[in-house]
Amino acid sequence: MRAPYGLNILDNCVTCPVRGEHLFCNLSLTAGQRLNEVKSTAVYPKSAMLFIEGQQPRGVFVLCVGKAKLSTSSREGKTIITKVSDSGDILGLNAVVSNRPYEVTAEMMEPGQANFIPRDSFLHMLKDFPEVAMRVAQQLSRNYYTAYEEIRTLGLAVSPSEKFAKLLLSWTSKTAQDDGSAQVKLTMTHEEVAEIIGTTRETVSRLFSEFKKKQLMQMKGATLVIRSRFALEKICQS
Amino acid sequence: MRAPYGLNILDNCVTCPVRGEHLFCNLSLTAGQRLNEVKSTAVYPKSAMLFIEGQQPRGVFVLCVGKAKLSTSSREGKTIITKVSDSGDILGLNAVVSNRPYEVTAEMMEPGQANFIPRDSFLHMLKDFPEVAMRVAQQLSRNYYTAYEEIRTLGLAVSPSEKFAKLLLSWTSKTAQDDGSAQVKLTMTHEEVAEIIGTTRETVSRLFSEFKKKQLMQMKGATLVIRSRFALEKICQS
DNA sequence: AACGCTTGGTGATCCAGATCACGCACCGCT
DNA sequence: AGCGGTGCGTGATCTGGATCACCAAGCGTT
Repeated sequence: MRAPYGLNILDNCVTCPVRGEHLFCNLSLTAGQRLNEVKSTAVYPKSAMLFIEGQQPRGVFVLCVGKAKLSTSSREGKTIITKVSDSGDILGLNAVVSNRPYEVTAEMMEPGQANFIPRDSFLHMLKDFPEVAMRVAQQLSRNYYTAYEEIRTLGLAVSPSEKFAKLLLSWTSKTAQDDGSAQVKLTMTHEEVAEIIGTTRETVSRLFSEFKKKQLMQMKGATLVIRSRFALEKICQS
Repeated sequence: MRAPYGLNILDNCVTCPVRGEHLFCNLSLTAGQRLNEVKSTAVYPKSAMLFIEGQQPRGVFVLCVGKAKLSTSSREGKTIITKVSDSGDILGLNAVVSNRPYEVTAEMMEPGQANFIPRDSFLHMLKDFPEVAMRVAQQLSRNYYTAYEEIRTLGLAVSPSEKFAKLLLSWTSKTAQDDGSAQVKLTMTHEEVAEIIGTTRETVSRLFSEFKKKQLMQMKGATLVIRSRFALEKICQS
């Protein structure tokens, strides 16, 4: 099964901007071949669920095109978004390696495409190719760092303003200019932003107003413009 | 260098209650020998710091005797305790594997003893022994799950009462009786409890009073007695 | 045009928990 | 005994953000 656009894991590696850093880039020839044998590619519409929190792990997904949000919910329906993944990210790795249920729900935020590697094939690869096991260990420890950063944010940064400022900074870290300005397309609703920083939609609305009034940011259509990242950094002192 | 009590990693494995589950238990003979060559053992007094948040990773520590608290602080001095480790736990693993600074501070809560494996030796072991790399990957993914649980608690469980109830349950999960009762020695100050559940000392004091009044728990000297875990579970609905 | 639906803005109210400010008990010390 | 240090209990006060309750704007559908 071959997806449109002619993309697959290896092709993607050649073209992707962070080439070489990804889990499956620059593998030995035999490992690469093996990978191509066991993977399958599929396209997903917006709002498609790659997997759902609590399900037994079927395998890992390598996101090729599109963004996906990872979220957890409590029984009462409160939801937090723990990460927004985009192309190149590996989803479901922890669940597969430790053979526990998926700890998050992965939902496409826009139409996209992902490679799937079934659990058993993946675990066999780990055994057969030490290089893969090593990469996986490193990827897991990166995931851990991300999770830890999240803990710091949730546990230490008290006010919604701080968390909001942090979020804006993380969004604009890639497009930042030397003078501290930056801009980024806003693709989320206020509701989703609220689920990321752990507050309510109303508060997010007010934060947008407040930050605009304080000249920390402005909107040009759907594009968010930051005047000075420095000012934002002063707000989040954790 | 040989520590008192005649304990080392391998000895410990033979006697420790969760034998076989630990990172370095039941390794092949050669891997075990290698481990014994590169490790060194040291004793630590109460309040000793094994390593401090932000330091470059020197190596991993395997806690043999005593408890250690892992914590992170913000610049303003707010501190959260993310985990209380006890014997058998591996500390500093993530930092060493990913070669990033230690993400937490590890401080002994009581006098104890730990084995140390220098960074380079450890990474060589990972390369030379696929079995070790596999174990490490699994350990990392367990760490990740723990971190994720923490995120859920911080992000979803709103009230201090909920978090406090969760904490009590986690403390007593090992000594729980069939009828739901349990007891555990309380070794922390209210201040430390506050740093775990992310609130203030005063609130923790009031929670203790409140839970006692509601017959959820009682103190017998330094021992905490739970009447019914079931009642606590009803409180934390996340 | 009229509708349903999602998303965003904003005022009014309320309350849990942070903060401040004590006093008290306990323990090791000289 | 007297003293300082640490940990605990509790009242009084204050406030940030959740909650509730609307309304308005945009947009696809019929």
